[in-house]
Amino acid sequence: MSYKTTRDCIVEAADKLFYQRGYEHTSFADIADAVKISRGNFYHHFKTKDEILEAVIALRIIHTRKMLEQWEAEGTTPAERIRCFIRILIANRAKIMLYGCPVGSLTTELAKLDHASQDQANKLFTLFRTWLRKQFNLLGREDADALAMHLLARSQGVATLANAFRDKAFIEWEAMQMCNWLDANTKGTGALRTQQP
Amino acid sequence: MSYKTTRDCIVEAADKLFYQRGYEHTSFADIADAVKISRGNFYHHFKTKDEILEAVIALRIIHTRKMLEQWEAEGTTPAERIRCFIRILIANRAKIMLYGCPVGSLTTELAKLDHASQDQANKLFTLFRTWLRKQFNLLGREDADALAMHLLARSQGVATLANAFRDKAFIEWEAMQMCNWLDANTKGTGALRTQQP
DNA sequence: GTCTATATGTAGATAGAC
DNA sequence: GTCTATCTACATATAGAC
Repeated sequence: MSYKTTRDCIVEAADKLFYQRGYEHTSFADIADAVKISRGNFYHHFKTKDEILEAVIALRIIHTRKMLEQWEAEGTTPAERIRCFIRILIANRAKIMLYGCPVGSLTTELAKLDHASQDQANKLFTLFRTWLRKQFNLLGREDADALAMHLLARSQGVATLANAFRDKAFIEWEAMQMCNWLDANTKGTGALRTQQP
Repeated sequence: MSYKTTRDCIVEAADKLFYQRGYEHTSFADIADAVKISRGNFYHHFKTKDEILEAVIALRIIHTRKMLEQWEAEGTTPAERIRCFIRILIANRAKIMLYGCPVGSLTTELAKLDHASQDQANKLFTLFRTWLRKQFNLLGREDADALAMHLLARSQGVATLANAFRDKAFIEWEAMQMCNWLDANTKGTGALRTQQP
């Protein structure tokens, strides 16, 4: 049971295509072909393209929440949990090289379109930001939000450059440096603890 | 003398609009309106939209080269020159918050479109990378290319997040941290010199 | 070189049969 | 719920007058 509905199939296909080709560059025909339904049938499930985008973002939010909960359960220490975040760069390196970061590339595109769903898409960033801040707080850092933003920014930059240069070794190297930075900011002595990001 | 030709006006207007709205989201009508010429006149100067993109990238390459030459002349030390690079985040913060980084957002978009001009656009990144590597080399760093890529990535990440969150203070804070990182990697003792990015 | 008018394709969206 | 047929709007691109 729990068969996927046509609507679910549409959202999943749109999710994938929006990531690979971008929101605007993906047409209804592209999604319809992927799901193997007619274009007309589409409008039984979604009245506008914006509605599909909303559904895709909602799905991504659900997936992200689940992933963060899983990291919460897996990691025995806050530092170990933060390393889960860093490791997604490695785990997803093949896709990142081809399509960049799904969150960063979507928010960048929607900002240029001045799209109504910008704020919703930014929630994806906020989910990571809040989760990372929580971990740094548990580590006793009062600058937890700045550290969370710093780590988010570094992962975004790595994704952007890895995508442009198609450089796998660069992702791996930078992920290692992020782990080193994390160690210096969590396990160090007083001198190291005050080290700036 | 040296009046701007219509062609120059088209390229300048396209440059601005591609940055603000993205390449695909900018129509010929948009550019024609900005230049105040008819759509038909367009095709006297450019046969296809791709040709306009090529011209825009070529223009950006020229501007970037000039900027790097200027930094080369202004900065008395390699570290001071690298700080010129970091400072563009501050100088352009208003535009970055609205539209992100012109280089990063273009390469990201072209990657998704799988556009023929991807490689040309990536040259913009390479210009900065090569220039930064040269400065780190002058500082005696054997990992000059890794440091150049690291700094590029950080500035890209800052632009992406500042754009999403419209956060001016974040840009300023991260730029300061990048300067601190630079100091630690250039002026330090042996121990600090070996500090990882 | 610049214009108007138009060709051609494709996007998002609708109507109505089954 | 799914289909085919169709509409409207707008995109790139062309033709030809001035």
